[in-house]
Amino acid sequence: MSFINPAITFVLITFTNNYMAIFSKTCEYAMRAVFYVAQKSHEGQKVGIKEIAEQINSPEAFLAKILQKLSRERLIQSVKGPNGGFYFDAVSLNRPLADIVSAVDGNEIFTGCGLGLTYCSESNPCPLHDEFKKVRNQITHMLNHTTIGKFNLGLIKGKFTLNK
Amino acid sequence: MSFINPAITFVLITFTNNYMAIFSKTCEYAMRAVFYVAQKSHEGQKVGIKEIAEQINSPEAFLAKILQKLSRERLIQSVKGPNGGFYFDAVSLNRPLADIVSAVDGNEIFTGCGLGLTYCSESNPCPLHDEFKKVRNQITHMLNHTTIGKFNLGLIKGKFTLNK
DNA sequence: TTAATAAAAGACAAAAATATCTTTTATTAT
DNA sequence: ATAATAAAAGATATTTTTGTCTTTTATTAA
Repeated sequence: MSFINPAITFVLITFTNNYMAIFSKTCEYAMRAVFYVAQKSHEGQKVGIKEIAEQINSPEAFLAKILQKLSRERLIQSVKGPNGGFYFDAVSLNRPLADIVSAVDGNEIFTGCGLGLTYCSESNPCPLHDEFKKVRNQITHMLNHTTIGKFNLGLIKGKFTLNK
Repeated sequence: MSFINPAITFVLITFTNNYMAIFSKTCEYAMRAVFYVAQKSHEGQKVGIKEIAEQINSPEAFLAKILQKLSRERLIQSVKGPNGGFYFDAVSLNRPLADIVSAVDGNEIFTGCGLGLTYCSESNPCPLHDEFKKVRNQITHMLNHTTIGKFNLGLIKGKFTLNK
């Protein structure tokens, strides 16, 4: 004998807040994975997708797609078969994180207008132009000066987290 | 007598780049609209959704939803009926743009971890923590120090764009 | 007090991002 | 050579974001 009391019925809100971070989930997973693999590479090990996904807390199959893309663009190294997995060679370890971000999220974050205007420029600025430029520059600087292998020691020493 | 030459058949790429800007489209439209309405309010005018959408180059019905939300949260003023429309009162004109952004996109951009980690903090930082904090602070500063009415004169003088 | 106007609300649709599952290909240890 | 392993590729499903259309409600000018 169950029933719904109309007096306390809840209403579904149609306009829920977006949940917007700076980077897409794809990009977040990519960056976490890259730092994890780099640290293992520093220790001379290859890592399988399963371990990576577990350690950085990401959906395995989805992360696989992301790493496939990075692999196709030669940003990460991989070998199939037993004892295979993902790793970075010395050259790749020195690549900036910016390469990962643009491979996955595109260049919008480095070049785009804060208000989403196509024709926004120095000579035809949007209201936020000057202030937003500072933000963009800071992001660009951060991503260009962070190499993939930069945090290896800190990660090995347990100074940093990549999980949850 | 048409046919497909298998030697030059194209392949559909499955993994297309995300197109990620800092703010969601919703938020971009919101900010552009707010600046447009503010400028009109400065001139003592109310504006209808149709004009706003045209002037800031956004889908009308979608923008309507966004402004409805802002209106419900008392961030923008509106009146129905003839000569009705949207406007800002003096108090609202002094509100920071941050209020608009968080109403629409949430607080992730002000507080979130760059790598998307829930437990990232000063005592348990992700590798990007310190650098990302600077970015977040810059964004927060920009949005807190930009009032909704800040660019009215510049917009009236045609110094800034909001279109395309 | 009525017709016209314009926002609010509700329902729905399309596109993009995120996620999963299955099959194929390459590698290696046996 | 063969079986086992692990990434690559393909296909499909789900969720979120973005976008549209219709109906309702409030306001105002006539």
